Amino acid sequence: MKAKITLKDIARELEVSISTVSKALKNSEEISRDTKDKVQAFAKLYNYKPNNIAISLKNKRTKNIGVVIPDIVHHFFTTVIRGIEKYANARGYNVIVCLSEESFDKEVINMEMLANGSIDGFIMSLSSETQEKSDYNHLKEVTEQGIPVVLFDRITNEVDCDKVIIDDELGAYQATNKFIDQGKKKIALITTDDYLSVSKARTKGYRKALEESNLGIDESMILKMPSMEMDELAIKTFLNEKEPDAVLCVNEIFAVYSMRLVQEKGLKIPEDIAFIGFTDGVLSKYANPSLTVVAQHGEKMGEVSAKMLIDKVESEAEEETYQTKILEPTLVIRDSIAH
Amino acid sequence: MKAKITLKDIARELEVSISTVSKALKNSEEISRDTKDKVQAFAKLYNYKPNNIAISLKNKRTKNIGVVIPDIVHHFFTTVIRGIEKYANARGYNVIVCLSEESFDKEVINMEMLANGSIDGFIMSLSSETQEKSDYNHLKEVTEQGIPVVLFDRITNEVDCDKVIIDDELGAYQATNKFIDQGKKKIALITTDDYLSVSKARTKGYRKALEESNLGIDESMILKMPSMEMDELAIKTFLNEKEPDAVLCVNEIFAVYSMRLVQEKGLKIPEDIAFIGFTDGVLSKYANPSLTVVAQHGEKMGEVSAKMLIDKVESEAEEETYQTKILEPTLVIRDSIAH
DNA sequence: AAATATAACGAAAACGGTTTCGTGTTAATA
DNA sequence: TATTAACACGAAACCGTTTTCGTTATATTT
Repeated sequence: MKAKITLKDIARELEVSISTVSKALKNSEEISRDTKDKVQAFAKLYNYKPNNIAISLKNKRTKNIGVVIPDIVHHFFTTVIRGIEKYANARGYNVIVCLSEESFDKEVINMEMLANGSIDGFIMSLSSETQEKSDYNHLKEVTEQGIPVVLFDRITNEVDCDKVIIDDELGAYQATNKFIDQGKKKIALITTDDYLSVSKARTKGYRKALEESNLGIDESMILKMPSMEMDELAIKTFLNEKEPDAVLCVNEIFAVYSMRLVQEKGLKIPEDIAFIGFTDGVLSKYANPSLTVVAQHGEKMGEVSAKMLIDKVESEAEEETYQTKILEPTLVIRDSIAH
Repeated sequence: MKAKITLKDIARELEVSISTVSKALKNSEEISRDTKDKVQAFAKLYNYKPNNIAISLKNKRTKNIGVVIPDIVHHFFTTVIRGIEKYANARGYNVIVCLSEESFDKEVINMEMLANGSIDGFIMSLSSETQEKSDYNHLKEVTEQGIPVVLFDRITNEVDCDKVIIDDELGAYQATNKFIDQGKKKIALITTDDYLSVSKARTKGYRKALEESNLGIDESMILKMPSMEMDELAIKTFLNEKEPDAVLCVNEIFAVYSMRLVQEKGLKIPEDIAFIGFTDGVLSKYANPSLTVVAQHGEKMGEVSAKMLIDKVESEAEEETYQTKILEPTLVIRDSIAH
């Protein structure tokens, strides 16, 4: 086991000072050609690489970014991470991933762990518990300390920071209009509770489309799941009783599960009943029939978030100006609707 | 913006030395009750938290673990990360995630980035390119430097380190036997190229089961995808020509896609043709019919890997003894086979 | 020859902690 | 009263860098 070599080691071996070694490796003009050659050759031979931690301490820059998300076993978040990771890596940053598991406390603990020097900034999506409690003090504290934060997808307006979202309202609006255009009359919505910022926006878009049409809104055509989990019985009862001819679901799982239920009843998709979901994951692609979805472009979202964060981290100026980027969703047409 | 407070700040304000503050905060016996109270109260008031980087530099311990995986948009890897993250977090460690994207070069670069002090150890799964090239020098260099490595799932025997795998051979063996027990005669295998350690093991288990039965092996019943990507046409042709009555697939996607193909032909699952896949992801659960799979217990694998790594990191002893943990797969029975 | 410029390098501080060792003061002991 | 022990604290080294500011030769200028 050969331990890592340090500047001090090189200095000792070559009988020069540590400062000389440091400068020589940086090709400083101060150092003679001879010495530089000697030092650089030695460093290469022993595969010298500066210690990241020491550099971090010196520069007060870690080149790490902290990503705090509710869950990782969700296609959408996964794609966002991938976008973040790719972009960040290209700019020399590493990504530390922390999971809040939809828990407020874990979110707080994770942020505190990372906020003490481990990272240069945060990219995060709020846990449902945090959104439910509307307690954002942990975020405010961090921003007050001058640590940049980018919020994506599940955001709040109570914190001053950069934000990236997709236009969920528009996505739902377009999806609902698609149904309307295709002559659907009984358009249902299966969603989660409103405290989730995204569900709220999607519900709004759904309502808007219906209000603008001559169909009007039937409140009983909206099914709200109390938790993030799927209540299979609730969906079954709902579909049986309301007999919609089109269903908009706020995620893939609700949609795919619902499709199976109605197929078991002998209904034809999309003739008898059409479906549109949110999130363009594997499920939508490989479902039978394949599911039309409002694609959220998670990877793009990750890239944009990472760019915003790193730009802020690296900007000298202490601008207190924040922006919110709104990405356009796109409807990915598949076989669960007519086309 | 209130900047973080340091020991030095506290020392200045309270007119004591930095050492005294440090000791007081650690409740050292050396320091008087009075001083400790004073310091601790002040620290709490100003929300003092020690700087992680400084501590890392001093201790030569970062409390970070590096996870290098081929891809994150794969259910299996995602669950592994979750297992790692949960376990590591509980022991006070953070997880830095790097994606090799199945590229040898990226794997090398990522490891080099992290190996210079950023992490205490690696947990990784090899990229397909690395397995194809059989070049493991980057791993050997790291282990020679005394940085612990745990390899999971996609491993190699050429590197001395701890390893965690599931018994892929056993999983395939059991799945194939399940088909045999149910009277299936023409059992096909859809897999990827053999350089992937897991595909190889699964193929072996498949062969073993068939050899032990009186069915024997028909090489033409094995379809090997050249890349990781799915060649839809190849599958279609294969299924049409060989007309198997049971298909074992090395992942979910191959299986779900195949199921759709045969359903379009009017075949009944599982009566006419049965399916078993690998990886217990969303796809299997929500496919129609739901897919029987060999569950790989990714989360468990992550936990075990993290435990092995952290135990090694924290053990003083420089034991050069490595173990390979083999996790048992389980067959999750769903509607794609008779039951 | 004296003054000055330049080249090449080293000492030391700094980043923010931890820890060892020393030291001055007071109290207990001989 | 002199010696010792206990107590409470500070100085300084250390982790591995970077960087400023000397400092010493040597070379150039007047």
